[in-house]
Amino acid sequence: MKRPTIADIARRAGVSKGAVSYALNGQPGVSEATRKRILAIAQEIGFNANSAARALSGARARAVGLTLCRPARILGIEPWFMGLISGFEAELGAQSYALTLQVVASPEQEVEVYRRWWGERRIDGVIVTDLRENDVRIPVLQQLQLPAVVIGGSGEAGAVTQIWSDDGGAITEAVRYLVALGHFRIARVSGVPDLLHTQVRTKAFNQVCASLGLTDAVTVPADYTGEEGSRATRRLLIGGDRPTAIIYDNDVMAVAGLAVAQEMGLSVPGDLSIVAWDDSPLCSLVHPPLTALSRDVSGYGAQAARELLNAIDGRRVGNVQAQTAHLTPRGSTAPPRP
Amino acid sequence: MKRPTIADIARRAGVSKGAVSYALNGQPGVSEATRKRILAIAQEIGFNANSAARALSGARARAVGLTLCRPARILGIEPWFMGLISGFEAELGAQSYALTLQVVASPEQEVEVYRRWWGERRIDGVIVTDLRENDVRIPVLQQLQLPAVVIGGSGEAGAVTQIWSDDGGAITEAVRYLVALGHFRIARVSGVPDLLHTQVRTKAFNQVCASLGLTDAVTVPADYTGEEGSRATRRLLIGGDRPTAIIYDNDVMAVAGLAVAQEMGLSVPGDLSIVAWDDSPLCSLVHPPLTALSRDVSGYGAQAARELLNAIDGRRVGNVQAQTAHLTPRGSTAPPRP
DNA sequence: CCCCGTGACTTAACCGGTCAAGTACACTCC
DNA sequence: GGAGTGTACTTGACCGGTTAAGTCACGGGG
Repeated sequence: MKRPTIADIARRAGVSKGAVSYALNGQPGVSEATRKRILAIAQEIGFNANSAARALSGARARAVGLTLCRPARILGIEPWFMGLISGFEAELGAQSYALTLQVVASPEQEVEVYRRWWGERRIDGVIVTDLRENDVRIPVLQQLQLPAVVIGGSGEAGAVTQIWSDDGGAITEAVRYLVALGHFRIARVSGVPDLLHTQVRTKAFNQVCASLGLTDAVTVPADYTGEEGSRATRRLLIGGDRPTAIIYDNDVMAVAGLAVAQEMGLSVPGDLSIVAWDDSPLCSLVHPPLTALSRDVSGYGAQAARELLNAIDGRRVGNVQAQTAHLTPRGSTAPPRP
Repeated sequence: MKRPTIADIARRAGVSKGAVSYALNGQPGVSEATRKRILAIAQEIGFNANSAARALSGARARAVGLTLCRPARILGIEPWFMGLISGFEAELGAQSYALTLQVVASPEQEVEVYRRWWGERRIDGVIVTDLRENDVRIPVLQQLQLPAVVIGGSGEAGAVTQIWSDDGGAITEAVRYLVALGHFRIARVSGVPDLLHTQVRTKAFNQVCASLGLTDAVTVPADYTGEEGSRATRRLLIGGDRPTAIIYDNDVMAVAGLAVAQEMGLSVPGDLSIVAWDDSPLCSLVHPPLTALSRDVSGYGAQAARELLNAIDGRRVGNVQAQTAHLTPRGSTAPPRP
């Protein structure tokens, strides 16, 4: 089926291509009557502007890019990204921007993809997640002057727009809550230590534990996968002075930890309290349902997309703080057994 | 930063734009020496062909589209889609095709998105999931002559390329296995009944149960969410003659079912055996780990992407059967207690 | 009556590739 | 020596939009 172009509309309306372009874009230069006639014809023949032609003549590509840098096996089960993506979509769809996705294996590959996308004029901007210390992607974004918004990390991305939430505050709340319940041997299973938000959380965790006099607070690094979550949990629980509460950096590891505890015959929350991060439906799915640090992930995504569209339109906003995760107590936390 | 074009390369190499185009695309018409020189310059200045210009002059957009038609809250936790997506990517990335994503609310919206994408020449083809009976999308795909591959559903999509797996065979295997263990009150919690693969499974389930003389085999429809999975499970377990085994249409509902059983004080697998569909890491994460109908979801996705690229290149292949899901026994199934 | 301003268009260049058709030159062969 | 055949390019049209610049008719003011 031959797809209609503005030339087709022009012919049928008996005007020039230019007039059609003005009419469709709401620009002055055509009378109201002609505009209506042209719009009616466009509607009738199901016209959609060729995005390539539009992009070619200097306009936007009307697409933004997202790279995901986690192994496929983690992506599938990690609710975080899908939550983010559906948030992006809510915002982008409304402005009829498309979202282009690419799964990569390393930050270096991400840089390659950014360069390629930008060179191909395929996208107008990118959303950057999983910020690291001295992230290789930031200088490239600046060099390319590629509009971007960085999720997580406040101030670490130089001049690039950033959106972040106060993870330190959230973890502090979680620790205080556990201490209030009577716990004093609290451990933590963290995500990938290279990631900036992991470091923020670790620092805050150490700080609040120190300030509350919890001397044996320990963080075991893991990688967000269930397997590593199980391994870390096992390591913590077979020790002599085993913790009475564990905080996990995501819900997948928390669920895995719960399974390990059950497998070892420990009761949750009787023998072990569990706090998860990122309250996906997964947390309420298991038994007992997990106490979690909740936040509106898809709202976070929507906000990020909004900021990116701002950045693309040249309205720069330096640094946006999103809602802080708040504690949602459920059945997996209780005072420790005496 | 000004992005380099073939004109820039042409100037530096002292040849015409046309020669550069031939050189970059591996076409005859330039000498080997010139080609090398041009490629070196392209490499040096970091050239990437403008995809809009390329698409405009009749070539491919080098992008394929995927619409996801499930509520955001399900998408996040449903490992199936992310598995598929990472499979697509593995294949598309290798051919440097981009994947464009759109989350929609209804099949009608999906149709709209297809029309828009096609009109905008934004994509070369689409991947269609969640086939329904008399699916409204199929005639539109044919009308637009939009290359497509339909996942799930063999024969129901007319002339469109399809890829499917033998879900009936898989569920038959699961029922036979449970019967061999000694179960005869087997229930099933299904996915959305409108979806074609749900119907295939239901039919096969009823058939094998009838042939094995299981008279009270019942299917409770749900919608793939944890909440519905819990509700359906509760409904099944509070009845008088409660089943000793339940088969779930996805792993999220199976995990929810496990939690309900534990909450009701039933032991799994002692009092209740559980079989999940789509063996994501989630199944091995919980305690006990779930027996599942496994398949290589991301391999399935890769195969679908391959078929789509074939269809785009005009190499039509009618109907491809993917690997049948096979039973992976784990801790959630055992003979029923006498 | 003429000039000027304005609204409603048309014209044509341009974006950055692709590709059919044309050209220039070397080389072979009768 | 001239026709014929390649090879290695160049030229220029074209894809489908956008947009600056140009045209033309009409109306009002001096």
